[in-house]
Order: sequence, then C-alpha cells, then structure tokens
Amino acid sequence: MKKYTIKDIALLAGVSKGTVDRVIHNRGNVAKDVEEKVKQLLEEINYQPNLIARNLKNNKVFYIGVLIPDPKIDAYWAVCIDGINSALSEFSAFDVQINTFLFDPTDTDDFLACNDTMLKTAPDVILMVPLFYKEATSVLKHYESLNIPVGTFNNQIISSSANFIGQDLYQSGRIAAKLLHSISNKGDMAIVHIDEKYKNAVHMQEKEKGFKSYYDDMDLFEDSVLTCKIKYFETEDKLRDFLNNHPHIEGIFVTNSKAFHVARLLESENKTHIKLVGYDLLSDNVNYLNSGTIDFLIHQNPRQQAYLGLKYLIEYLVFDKQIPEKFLLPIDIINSENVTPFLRP
Amino acid sequence: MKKYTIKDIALLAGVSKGTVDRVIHNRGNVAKDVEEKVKQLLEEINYQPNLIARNLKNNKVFYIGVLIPDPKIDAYWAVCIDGINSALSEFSAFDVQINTFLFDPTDTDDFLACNDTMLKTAPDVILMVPLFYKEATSVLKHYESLNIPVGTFNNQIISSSANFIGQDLYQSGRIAAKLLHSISNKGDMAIVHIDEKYKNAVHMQEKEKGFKSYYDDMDLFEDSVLTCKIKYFETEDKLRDFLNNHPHIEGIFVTNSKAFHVARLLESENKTHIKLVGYDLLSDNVNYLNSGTIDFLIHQNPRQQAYLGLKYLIEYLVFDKQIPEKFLLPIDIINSENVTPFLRP
DNA sequence: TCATAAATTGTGTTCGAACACAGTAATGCG
DNA sequence: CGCATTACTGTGTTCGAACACAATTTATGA
Repeated sequence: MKKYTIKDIALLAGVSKGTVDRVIHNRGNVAKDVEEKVKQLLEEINYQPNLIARNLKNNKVFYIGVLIPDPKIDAYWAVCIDGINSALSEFSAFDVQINTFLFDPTDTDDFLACNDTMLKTAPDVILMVPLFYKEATSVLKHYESLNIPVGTFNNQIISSSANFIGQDLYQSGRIAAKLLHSISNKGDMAIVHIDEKYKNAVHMQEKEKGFKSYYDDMDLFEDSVLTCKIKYFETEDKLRDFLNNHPHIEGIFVTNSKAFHVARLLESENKTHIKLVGYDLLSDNVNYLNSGTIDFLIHQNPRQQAYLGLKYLIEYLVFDKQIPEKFLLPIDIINSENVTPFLRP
Repeated sequence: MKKYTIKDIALLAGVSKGTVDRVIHNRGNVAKDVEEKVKQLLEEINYQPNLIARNLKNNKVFYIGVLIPDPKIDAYWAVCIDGINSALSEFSAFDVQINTFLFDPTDTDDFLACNDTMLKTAPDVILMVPLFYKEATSVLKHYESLNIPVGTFNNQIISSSANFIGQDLYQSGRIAAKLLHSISNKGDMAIVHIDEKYKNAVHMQEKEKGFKSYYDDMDLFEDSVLTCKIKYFETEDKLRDFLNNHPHIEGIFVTNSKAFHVARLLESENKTHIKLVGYDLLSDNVNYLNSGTIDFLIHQNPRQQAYLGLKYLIEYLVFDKQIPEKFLLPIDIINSENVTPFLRP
C-alpha cells in the first residue's frame, strides 16, 4: 500500500539514492552485486516513480504539430478543434505547446506545403488527418525517418506505423444496413456515394462492403441493393434521375456527411417515405433528422478522435506511456430523440 | 506565453516569494499597498500556479469512500468497478485511496449499515448510488452537515446538493418510443415495468412519461399505449396473460435491465414478431439482441457514470476544481451491429 | 528614550526524481 | 612505491509551491 520513494529503496538496500537512480535508469557505474540487489528490491516492492516529481524537474516545453483539414472549407472538421482544446486543458498542468495547421481538403499540394511549414516548427510529435493516401504515405515515411512519433485519425494509412484512431468502417456500413432494414418497407436499397472531390474512396468502399454483407447475411433475395455514385456538382440532377429510374427504392444509405443533399431532394420530390441513413452531426443533417426526413445518423465522432489522438501523444511525452497502435471508437447511432447531448461542446 | 512562477512575480513586485504567497492565499500580514500591487501583477499576467509542484508538496493521502450495490446480487453494477478502476489508474500519480463498500440492493438496512461502516474510514469525499430515496436523503443530509462532498450517480436525489451523474430518463423513454415506432407495425404498444423488489419506481415512471409523451406528440390515436406492472417473481405468468389479453401488441418497452425475461417468453410463445426495446448491456440481454428477439437496447452506461463521478471528486481533491452540479450523459442506442465496442472494459 | 509588542517581510526547508559533481576505493603501470 | 586511471558511490542542487520560522521594520506605551 505504501508508496516507496527512491530514498526508501536506498535505505533498504543500504546504498545512496544516487546509486538507486543509476540502477533505475541503467546509467551504469554500479557494481554488479549492488545492481542485482537494488533491482530485486525494486521488483519486490513494485516501485513506481512519482510522476509528479519527475515532471516538476523535467520542465521542458513539448511542441506538438497538429495538421487537419480547414473547417472553413469543410465544416465536418470544426469539432476537431474542440477535441484538441479539451485534451489541451486536461493537460494544462504541463508545458505543452500546440501549433495547428489547416490544409485545404481539396488540394494535395496544400497538404504537402502545410507539412513542410509544420516541420519548420520542430515538433516533438505530430497529430494529423492523413487525408490523401499517396501523399500521406510519403509524408509519414519521412516523419518515421526523423523519429517523430505521429498520431493519425479519420483515415488509416495501413502501411504506416503511426498510431490510428477511428472507426470500423465495414461495421459502420453493417449498422446502416441493419437500421435501414429494420425501418424500411420491403423494396430496393440504395447506397449513395457523393464524392467530395477529394479522396475518401476507401472510406466509402468499406462502408459499402459492410452494408452489402449485412443484406447478404439476411438472404433477402427479393430486395436488391443498388449503388449510385455522384459527383458533388451534379448531385441534384443525377440523384433525381436515379430515383425515377428505380421507383422501388425504400431506403437510402449515404456513405458520408452529405445526406442533407439527398434529404433536400426527397422533400422537394415528395418522396419522404423513403428511409434515409447518413453520417455525422452537421447542422444541415441534424435539421433534417429533426424534421424526420433523415431517420438515423451515424456519428463518427471526429471530436473524440482528435481528442484521443492528442491525449495519447501527450501521455507519451509527459508520462512516457506507450502509444497504442490502433483504437477503434464505438459507433454511435443517432436519431432525433438522442441527438442533443451529442451536439454539446 | 511564458509561464510565470511565484519567484518571477516576487521579482517583478520587488518583494519576496513569501509575501507573494501570502497574497495569493489571503493569509494576511501584508501591507495594504504591497498587497494591491501584487494582486494587480497577478491579474495582469494571469498567474496560474503550477499544479504539479503544488501536488508534490501536498503529499497527503486522499481517502475516498465508494458505496455501490453489490454486483453479485445485481449484475448491472459490475461494470461500475471497471469505471472506478479507470479513474483510479488515470490518477495513479496522486495518493488516492479508495475504500469500496457493496450493499445489498434489496435491503435498505444494509444500505444504512454500509454507510456507517464507510464513515468509520473517515473519507474525504464519497461516491455513492443513492438507491433508496428516503434513506439516501437522510444519509446525504448527514454528510452535508459533516462537510463531506458527495457525488451520486444513477439515482438523482433532487433535495440534495450532491453532484449527480446520470441520464435524462424522460428523454430516454422518448428514445425508446421513437425506436419502437420506427420499427413496429401498427398496433398497440406496451410499457412493461418489472419490479426488482427495490425502489426504482422514479426511474420507471420518468421513462414511462417520456415514452407516452412521444406517442402523444405523434397523434397516433389508432394505437394505444398499455402499461403492465409485474412483480419480479411472477414475471412469466403475468406477462403471458398480459400478452394473451392484448393480442394486438406490436411493441414492448421494458423500463429496466430485465428485457431478457420478456425476450425469453416471446421466444417460447413464438411471438418474436413483437418488437422489443430494453435497457443495459447485460450478457443475457446482449444474447437476445444478437439472436434478434431484442431489437434495441438503451445503454445507461453505468461504467461511465461511476468513472465520471469519481473523476470529478478526485479533481476536486487534487486540483481544487469545482464539482459540477449535474451531468447528463448522452444516451447510446445499441443494436446487434454496434454492440461489440461497448462491451469492452 | 527605550523596551516591547505588533506588523510586516524575507529566508530556508520540504516534497521526489534527476542529474551534476565530488568523493572514495580499487586497480594499473612505470 | 607513487601517481594516474578507472570503477564505483555519496552528496548536493534543482524544479515550483507551501509553509514554518527568523528577521526586520514600525508602532505603542511607560
């Protein structure tokens, strides 16, 4: 129960605290038999250093580089800033300095340029959204060679050793399927990919796979699952054609945060009987959720992703904790009745 | 940007660190003009004491009394222990000592007895589940007179000033209604209260109110909402009668964690077409969720409730943080596809 | 005026880990 | 043997806040 200090161990071993310290940090210059004895004692009483005292002495400032898409260009990322601030205030006792860089999520060159700018601030660790697979891969390799630990979220770059926070996208597609299946009439199901100009193809593919796997498992031969890919600028027309060509559609799954586009069309075309499931608590989506046109939203929790990613990095810096390789957040199902508490900062 | 220390302020004010310290802690014995000057300086540079250094000196051990129902008697409470351990390991750097007491959730006398035993350990703060309204009220009043801060969760004792962590039960009932409404065929809805011998009447009433309010809002005159109260020991017979007497029931809402009892009956009576929504991720419930007899579970997250309650108390002790009066957790909707990550410790 | 009390201010130590540096003992080598 | 070198060990200081206590200044009264 009692908390042992270095002094206690020194007393027990009959040596000075300096020697104990040398043993703990493997700093050498200790006689073999003494080292053995001290190590055994440390083991026996399961010595845990007082992290408070350690951090009082190590009064150096840690610099963290954060690289995320600009919320002014895509509102989805706005809540990440909140998550970062949460982690920051949680560790306000420590000297952690954050430099945030916002890149244009439609521009790979800007992504690379921001990485360069960030490197100039000599960060001890980096938290980033590796939005572009190819560019991110090379950037991450570079950081690895510089021995800068990196945390990533939202997009997983499997080739990298960087830590990753996100969700199981395949499972997320299955959840959408289960929800639509449980609330829809018999009929066709549509998966709608609305491309946002930038590469989240992997995201959408995984979700589609999961969605289809659920319907495969169900052996619902009478219903078919259709897929519709739409470029951002042609959403309305193409979607209208798609719905007219497939009059038996009873449910739509939008694989990203743009479900509100579909909702708008369903309302204007008087097809609100079609059930709609999408992603993310953007205010546009939440409005359609409350009006009933969107039935469920799946919450990808970017706020929590950013928070956790940063927390792991800070704990690595100040407590020498191991950074977990991967952490998959639980997937929240949101409807009009439980949405409110998820919106608060 | 720079972090100022007491020494810095002393230097700037042309006094000694002792004087600055006296000003900060209003310990008197400072000339008025000097006090003014130092206070102004502190204000100007927005002095924030280094919490690490403060806690190094304050090396006293904090004792926390925890009082929760015995998980051996009701499995619902088992995950609370995990939550407590999480909070504990998060603050392992500080000398926080926890004494946990488990009371019989069917026995008010045991609750009172455990409170007495706990008081003998002279706790600095207390975290408890105030399961019995009357007894808890008097106990909380006693702690207030002893100036022992108390955190409560699961049950709110409105008359008390103790902090409370929980969920909005009324809203939780509305969520159940929304879910059942979206997945059920037209027909009657049943609210089933399975009494567990001990008093959670307030819980169940609030949930019922919320449930009904949703159906009232919907103006669903054709469907009626029935209520069925069942004593624990007569569950099966009474429920069977109830279902036989009301053949048009299409959905059942069980207001506590005992939905598995209803699920078992639905299976044995071949009435699995009836949709079922209940509470809590007990393994019995999860099994029926996976088999499809239970459609949704609402997650009350007792683990998180315990974790947060304890976290607030510890932060109060070690960082002098204000304990928030009330915190309502978001309400998680669980189906068979997203349940897994919620089950991990 | 001077002793004494009261008011005010400064100094030094503590907490535990980390590390610089001084000190002691053992060994090597001419 | 004597001096240097290596091998090992102990001491002292630092981080920032907190507080005990010493020191100093000012006020009071005989």
